[in-house]
Amino acid sequence: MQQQMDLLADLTTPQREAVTFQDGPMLVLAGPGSGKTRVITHRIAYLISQGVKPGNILAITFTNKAAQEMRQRVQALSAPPGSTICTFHSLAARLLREFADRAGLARDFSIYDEADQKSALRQVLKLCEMDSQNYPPRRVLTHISKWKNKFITPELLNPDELDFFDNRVALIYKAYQGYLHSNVALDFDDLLMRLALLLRDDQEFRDQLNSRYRYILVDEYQDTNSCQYQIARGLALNHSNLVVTGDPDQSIYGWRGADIGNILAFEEDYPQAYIVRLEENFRSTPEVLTLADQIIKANYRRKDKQLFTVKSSGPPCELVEYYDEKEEAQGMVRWIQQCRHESLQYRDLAVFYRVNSMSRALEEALRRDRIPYQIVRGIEFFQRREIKDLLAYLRLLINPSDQVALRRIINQPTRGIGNTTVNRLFDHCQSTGLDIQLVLADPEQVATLKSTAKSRVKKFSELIRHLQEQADNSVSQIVQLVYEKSGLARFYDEEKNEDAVNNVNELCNSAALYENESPDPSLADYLQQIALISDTDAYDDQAGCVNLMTLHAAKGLEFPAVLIVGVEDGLIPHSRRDEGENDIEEERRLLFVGLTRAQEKLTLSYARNRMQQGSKKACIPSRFVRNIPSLVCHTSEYDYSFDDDSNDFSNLDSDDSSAQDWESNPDDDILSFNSLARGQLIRHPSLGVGRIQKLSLVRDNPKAEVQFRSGLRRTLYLKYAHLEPLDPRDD
DNA sequence: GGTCCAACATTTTTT
DNA sequence: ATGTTGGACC
Repeated sequence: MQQQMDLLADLTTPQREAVTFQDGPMLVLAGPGSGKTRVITHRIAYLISQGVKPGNILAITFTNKAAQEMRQRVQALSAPPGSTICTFHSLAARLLREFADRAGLARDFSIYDEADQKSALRQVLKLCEMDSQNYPPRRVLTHISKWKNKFITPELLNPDELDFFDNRVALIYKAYQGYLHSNVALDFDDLLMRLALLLRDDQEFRDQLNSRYRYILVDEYQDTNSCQYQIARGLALNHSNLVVTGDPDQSIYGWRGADIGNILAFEEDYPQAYIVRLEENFRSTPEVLTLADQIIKANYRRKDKQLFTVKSSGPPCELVEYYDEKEEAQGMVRWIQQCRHESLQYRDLAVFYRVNSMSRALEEALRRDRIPYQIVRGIEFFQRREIKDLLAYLRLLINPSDQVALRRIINQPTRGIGNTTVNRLFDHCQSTGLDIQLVLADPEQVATLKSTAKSRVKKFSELIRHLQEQADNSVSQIVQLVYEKSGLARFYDEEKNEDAVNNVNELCNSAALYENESPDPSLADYLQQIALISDTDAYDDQAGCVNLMTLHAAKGLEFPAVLIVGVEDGLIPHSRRDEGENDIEEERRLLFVGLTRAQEKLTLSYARNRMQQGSKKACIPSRFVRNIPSLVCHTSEYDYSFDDDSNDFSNLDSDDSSAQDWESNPDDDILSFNSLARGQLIRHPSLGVGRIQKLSLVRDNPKAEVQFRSGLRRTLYLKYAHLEPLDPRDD
């Protein structure tokens, strides 16, 4: 009883309603910073205190990080353990493994990430005799993914309703599924789709799960796709004890099939649903909230809500203009230093950007000033060549049919088994119907192979068999053994590839860590966990450093001070998404998510010029932040033209040389230079009239940055561009 | 069969 | 600007 009092002690009325709501469907509309996680964790603890068995509770989150945090917070409420708190994908992987026979799967299926999918698709295209020029793997995979996310299996596609290209992709889709099946592999989308299918078609399975999970909570419901929607529905079909929480304004995954309609239509799906609105914000200052509200209210597809905060006033939100991305990065450094003067710690600070590639310029500036930072980009490590190779060996031990893994490592390190040999091996499998492992073990039967190739293949097969015999060892021991016996260790050693060696060591550490933390460690489970790691999982709130991440990765986090860089048209909204109004609204929500991460201080910035794919582009501030009354806008007060690394000529006297001198001595750098100074009005033969913003030397070549009347801004080398100085009086 | 170089795509976001 | 892929050459 005492415990129950504590559980409800400092909750607001709507929070308490959500926590104590007993049976049936409920929708919790939770604005940013409204204590949503708190409600979920307290609800789990509350249900248990009411006699619900922990094992009957299932909470589904979107990221492993969120699941982990939720688990810790439930534990902190001294609730007994045993409830299931995981992501959709890990739930699916777990259940499909547990009920593999019902699902028509082998227990030890591989999970294919994007790279694996791509490699699989390339093979499929070859089998279908289609070329990757007309059917770019990436594009095809996106297409297939969209179908899968909509819960559309290949059989469901009607050729008559598809255009030519879609019909071809549908064929590839079918072949790709067949290929994955023969590889005993599922991709990310398959995990969800297969679970959704099983729930739909296998009543016994569904009933069993319905009684196992009696209370279901789905977080971030606004980001669910059709499969996830069907899973949630199917899991609660018999009891309808389904609580979903989310915020339509934070739906940012439409591009990967999430349907904001799922949350908007929850009340229609469950007419008896109880609805709770959490509108009180405990995170941000009124300044931050006002700005976020002014921006998001331009959206049409939303549920209007009245956000309010109890927090006291803070500094105004600012929008700062910079010349280019480099200066924006320097501006970031000064922003960080200023925050520190305001007695904030590094770990209190976060910098968000729209695309990963923008982190480069920021990183350089941070390194130069020795500011500690972490980039929230978790999968990067697991995509490194050496890590993927080692993992492919491990995968092959668990799932010998995994052709993608086999192709990856059969000649890594090089053992004289080239592409031709591999293709001949698989051709032989195809024509005889034999399993690849059998053929590898007995290459003599492959008539097309030369004897050298045969003996090499045989040797490789023996290596794999030898490694398979080590399966009794602990996970970390297996990792170590495979690393050494595969020849990778010697290979990197001889190559003096220190990075690779260090990274492999780190993988060994991760395996050891897994071993210690997992209640029931196994290699298969370890591989599954790794396969489902995401970027956002990398955020370490204990690290004492500035946090850099994409706007997407920022969801669910909060920081005392937030800087969002690159708030420009073309980035937010991104240029690839400014067709449909739905896309624009999602981009606006993405900015909204970023804004509402800030607790105290919120700064936005944009650059007038940005280097993209090797060329410089002129930029304008994002349409989302134009004419926003509560946003204080200013150009960076710092005059950059005086502290560039390159030489600066802006202080040279421009009066002792005339236009005639420039024209008569076009080859004389100094003289011609003197006629052109910063602020000088000029005419370019084709670009028209403009003003020089900055002069500098690049490897002894004088360079001018010119702002033209047309709005165009260009960097011009005086050597090539004939700039004619104009008298201001002609202006 | 392996290695090296050139052309090509690629960068929007991610489980 | 960078990483990947495919082709030419060894």
